[in-house]
Amino acid sequence: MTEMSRYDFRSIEPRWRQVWDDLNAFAAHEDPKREKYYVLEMFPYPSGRIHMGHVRNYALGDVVARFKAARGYNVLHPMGWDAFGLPAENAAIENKVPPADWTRQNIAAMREQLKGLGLSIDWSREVSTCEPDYYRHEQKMFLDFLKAGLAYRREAWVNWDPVDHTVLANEQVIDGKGWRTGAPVEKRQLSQWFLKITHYADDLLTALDRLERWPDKVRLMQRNWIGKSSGARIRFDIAGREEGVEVFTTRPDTIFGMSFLALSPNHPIAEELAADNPELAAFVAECNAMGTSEETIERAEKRGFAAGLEAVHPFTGARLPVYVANFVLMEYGTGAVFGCPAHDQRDLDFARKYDLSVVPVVAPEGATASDFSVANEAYVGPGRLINSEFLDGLDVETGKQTVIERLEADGRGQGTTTFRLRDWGVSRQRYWGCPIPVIHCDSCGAVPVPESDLPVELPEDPRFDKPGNPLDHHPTWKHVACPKCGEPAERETDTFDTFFESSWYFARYCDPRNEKVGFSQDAAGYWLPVDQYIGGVEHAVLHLLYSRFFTRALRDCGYLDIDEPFTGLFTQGMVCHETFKTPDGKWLFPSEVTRTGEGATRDSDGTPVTVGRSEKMSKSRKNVVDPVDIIETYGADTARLFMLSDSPPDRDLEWTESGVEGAWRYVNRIWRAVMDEADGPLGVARAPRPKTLSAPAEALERQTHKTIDGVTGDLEKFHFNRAIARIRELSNAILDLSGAEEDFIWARRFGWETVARLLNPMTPHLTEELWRHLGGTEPLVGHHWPVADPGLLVEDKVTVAIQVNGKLRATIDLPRDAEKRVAEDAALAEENVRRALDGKAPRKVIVVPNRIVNVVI
RNA sequence: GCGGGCGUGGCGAAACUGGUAGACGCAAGCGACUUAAAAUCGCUUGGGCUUUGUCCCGUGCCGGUUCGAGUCCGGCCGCCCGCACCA
Repeated sequence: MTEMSRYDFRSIEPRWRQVWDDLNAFAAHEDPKREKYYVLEMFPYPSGRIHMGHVRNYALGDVVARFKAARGYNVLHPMGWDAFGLPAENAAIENKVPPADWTRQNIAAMREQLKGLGLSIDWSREVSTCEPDYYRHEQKMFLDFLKAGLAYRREAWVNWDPVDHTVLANEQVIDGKGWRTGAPVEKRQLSQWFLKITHYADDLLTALDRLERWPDKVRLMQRNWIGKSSGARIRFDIAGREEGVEVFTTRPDTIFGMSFLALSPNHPIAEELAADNPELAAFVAECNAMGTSEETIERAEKRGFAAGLEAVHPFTGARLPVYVANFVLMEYGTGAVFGCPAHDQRDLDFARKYDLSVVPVVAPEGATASDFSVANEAYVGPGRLINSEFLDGLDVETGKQTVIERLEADGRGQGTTTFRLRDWGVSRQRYWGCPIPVIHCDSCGAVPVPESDLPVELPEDPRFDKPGNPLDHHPTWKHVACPKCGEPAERETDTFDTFFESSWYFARYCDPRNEKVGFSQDAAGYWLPVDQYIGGVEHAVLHLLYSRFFTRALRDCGYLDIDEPFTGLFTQGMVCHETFKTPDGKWLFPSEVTRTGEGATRDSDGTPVTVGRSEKMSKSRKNVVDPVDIIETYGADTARLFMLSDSPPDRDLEWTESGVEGAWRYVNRIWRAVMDEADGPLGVARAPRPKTLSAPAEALERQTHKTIDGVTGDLEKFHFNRAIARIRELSNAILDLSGAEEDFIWARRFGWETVARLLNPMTPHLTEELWRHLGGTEPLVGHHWPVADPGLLVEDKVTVAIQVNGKLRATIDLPRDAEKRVAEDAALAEENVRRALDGKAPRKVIVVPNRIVNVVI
């Protein structure tokens, strides 16, 4: 093939991007007369290079954006940068580049790479969260949250890396050690800022039911995360002490099975006792040193320390031992539990270890108080209460109610609801984040920075040569006068969690250049909420929950009048690739390896390579393919087409070289088909449809209309792979209709025009060029979506399957909507049916119009 | 442990509310073109058969409902994901 006959993406793709730019084709404008559609993909962290996950994410979003625009919506499709975060500080330490410079360079590089994909993005709305013109507004929001009582400061436990002098997130603690330093992580109490997400816990939970266009999976994950559970708070007296202990339980009905009371090592009473009991203090310290990683928790056995106190049972008056136990969390409930070993596995393990009594108080169906006992497996199922005085004979639910009523009457407790969800700690001891706009004064306390002094900007000359927070040891930055009393004071040196920026960026896009406020009511009122949000499931809980919370908080502070930020959510699958290893276990990049049928060899020396299973592309396994290389080899449209072709977007996608080549072949096949005729019959000015079409031409016309109908439905439902399969089917049909007859030419032309328009959201450059060669005078980007003629969607003949006892025996063509009799007679006349009947009458004949006739013998 | 999802050719997958299983593509094979290769085009491709028949078997396994089950129900097996000492 000559170069001329290939789709020359190197010149065609940039040319069309220029045309779209010149037309300002993707600039969004508020227009109350038009229906808006806000498409948003999760914005990227500017690492410096795009990866395949980005390509998939933005290709998916671009299909939606271009499709909706073609259908006449006023589309907003913006892009920006989630630009704060730890990697910039790491780069600063390693390469001595200031985080701001590193980040801005990365943004510039990634912007160019993204632009190379030909996305229909309104770049005039680009935002970067690390710039003061962005974060000044969130500082203002924080001050408003403070005023509204939605932000507060308290002491909280954190993972502390003693070498780096920094707080670590849970995922940065590996095996109880800091991920970077390897030093054992300590639990420490630090004063930190919190946002009161728990204020909305119930609303965040119940509103999930209304998010109908969210995946059930994500809603369920959020539901579990919020973790509402109802039960009771019970106050226990402690013998010989003024102060009692309050306990939370979901099983108040099991109160008569209680054999001990357990306190968290961080419970105030435990700490008080530890103060003059060195052994207990050592035990508490040990629990705190244990770290918070999941693995350590899982391995830790249940251990307790007898506190030397006795709790008084609220109904029997029995004295029960009090332990400090390592499995009781201070952060949940009240930090204290009553132990009922027979009906809770942890309590049972604990009771067996410390030889405490195990009294069953719930007997399953069919068992009685005398014959039911618990060995080493706690019974947590339903049943009747036993050994429980006034509860005996009740079922579990009634028992709970009865106990709660009695507790309330006695003033010893009450029914209550507890959430697993905790307030959002937003303080981070880092430089590269948004400064928290607060000043600490010895006499006035924590004083908000006056609004007129916003933004509080980061110093531009941080030093990373010492461990700890550069803001804290910056020579001048933190030293300011107290806004209240004017005495010397210090700035808050913590910065916000980077989830803070991503919790409202979707609103900033509505009005990105507004200097006075984060966004105007008008702009937000028009564009919000986001109609379709697209991103990875890894953000199913945190980012999405924080954004839902932020939207409510902003609403209550008068910024917005919506409750939910995202009405539609789509979570895409990951991009995977085979993994390659040398015999001695070193990972290899796919680009270093050649596949040879069964196995693979290393390019450098021809040695064999072990081919591993396909896994999510990751740098550590080196199973990555650089999108930039793919775009340079095949062009953006081929990369996009492959991304969308084979796998449904919500499933994982296996990246294969041969798959990309398949997409490339298809691009060239339709390119050649159109170009071969573009100078001749297809390129002439649009010829009208001939009055009558021969059967093959009419069949193609019908198929074209059916394809329009099918693809439109598929794109609405995110079935992009099926949409492409349909378009390929149509392409194959057009290629099969060769011939110079006038009606054939018309049908082909109509077919290719339709292919160009339907495929435009997936491969925008190619289809623009095809459209132009087919005589289109206006770019496709401004065109309307094709509409199928309903009259041509139904065939007048249908193929009906003929079954005998449910097995296919023949297919026959019948007129559409033929009478049941006609279908039945035709079926019975079939040779295979007659043979099966062998002269006998059928027992039954089932006719499903236009589908099947089943003859039952 | 708790919760959720998924099992269809050699591979990625289609199959609307129960109605012709395997569309579309990848890989493979054969053929055409070519000095040759690449590219392109055409054909074949779930398994089985001493019966090439619109024959038998076939959607993880076993059973059920139905005229009819990939699809619905019950029970297993396997894989994946989320949460996890949450009282």
